[in-house]
Amino acid sequence: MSNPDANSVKLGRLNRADILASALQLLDEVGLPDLSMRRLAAKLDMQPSGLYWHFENKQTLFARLSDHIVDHILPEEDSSLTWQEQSLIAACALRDSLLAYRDGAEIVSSTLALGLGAEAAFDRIRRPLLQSGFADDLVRVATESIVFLVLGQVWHQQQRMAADSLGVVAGLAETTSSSIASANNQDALAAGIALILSGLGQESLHPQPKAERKIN
Amino acid sequence: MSNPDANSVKLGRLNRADILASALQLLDEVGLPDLSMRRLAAKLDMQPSGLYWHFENKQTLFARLSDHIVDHILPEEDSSLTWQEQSLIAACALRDSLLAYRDGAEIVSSTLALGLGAEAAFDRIRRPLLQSGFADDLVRVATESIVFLVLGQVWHQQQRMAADSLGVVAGLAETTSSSIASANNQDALAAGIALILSGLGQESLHPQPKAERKIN
DNA sequence: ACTTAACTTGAACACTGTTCAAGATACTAG
DNA sequence: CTAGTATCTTGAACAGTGTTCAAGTTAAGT
Repeated sequence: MSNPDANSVKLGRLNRADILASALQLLDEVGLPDLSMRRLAAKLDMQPSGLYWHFENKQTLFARLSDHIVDHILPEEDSSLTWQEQSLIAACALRDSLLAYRDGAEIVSSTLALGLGAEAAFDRIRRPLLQSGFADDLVRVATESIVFLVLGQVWHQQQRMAADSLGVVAGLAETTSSSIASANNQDALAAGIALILSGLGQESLHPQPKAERKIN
Repeated sequence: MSNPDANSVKLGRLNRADILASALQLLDEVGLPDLSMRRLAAKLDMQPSGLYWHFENKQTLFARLSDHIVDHILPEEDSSLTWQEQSLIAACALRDSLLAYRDGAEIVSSTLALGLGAEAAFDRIRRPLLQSGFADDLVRVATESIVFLVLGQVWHQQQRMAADSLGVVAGLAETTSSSIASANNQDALAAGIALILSGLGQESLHPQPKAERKIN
């Protein structure tokens, strides 16, 4: 190897950013289940305990990883689009961010559940809905639905990728059941989000707090 | 303890069902991250390696757990309801099944991604949509969206429960951000599913040979 | 040159899933 | 009633995990 920085980096002292960069790289190389503190330390030519000076524990390290993943893609707003299009674009950007790193959905969801960052992505989806005058409760329901749909779908997709790469995928012949999260995931997810937004569009715009509109 | 079966069961030989029952019980007691083969074996008064006679590995044991969770609640069909209501009821039944056990969403999603069981729950949601004459692709999108929304939401909710019970939940004051998956999860999830179904209802349903639109 | 803060080290603790040869039990046939 | 066989169970071991801690090393500031 002419370049010693290929698989191991040693630049004297390390800082948080270096560790996070190596962690993101290692994540794509080995996947979340094999991303251990020992492996990460080995990649950085240091002792595992050294990581605990920079990060309190593995979960907070992952929280910072999650921030990097979500903040990676932030599309510019385009006010010439409809609120459906704006929200859909934001949701697809979130999906792309999750897909940009291996097991991104699991990392982000864990961080989200622990109450740390990753809420910036929500605002991008929520704002167009709020600005077009839907009631707050309705906007909350729609935004959460979109986010959880994205998380759930990408989570499934990435779990499946992990299973595929790791060996046997049971029931390859069962294309019927494995059509769930099949080739055209992108279109399917976008279509699902469009369904939610279409359903939201059928709701009344009046900011009445108790606009009880049941199922058809 | 007057009852020796309280925390440990020893009835001579064990069979798969006994192990699964104890595993489900232990799952509710300690949660998925602490559900180890050693703990399960200890609960059953046996050696960890004994479990590997009954199950190939931990993942296949979890797959059988997943089957038990999903098959637990199967609501009877009521053809007097609209297709929206039937599908919504099936989706809520799936949600209840996932919530009935600790970390149920994670177990079921893993099993689903690996291509094993848990597809019976899909049919209950899909069938009303198919029977009311929507195109196959549309039905697939809507069904997947509902299932992934349920999985994503319950996954988040249960992760949050785990974080709560395990110690510090960061940002308790941030009720704005923690309102995601807040007190009324049930209503919010049902409302989200209703949005999807409402959006589906706006789609055309013509191009089907058996497009008999009997129920409105 | 000396002090203080920033880092690193190596060893250890209590775990984890999984494997394997060897032993114990139960059932079934001769 | 004994022998054989399929069904289980055992205990030890392997390689790996997150995390802690006292002890060292290095860099920067006065």
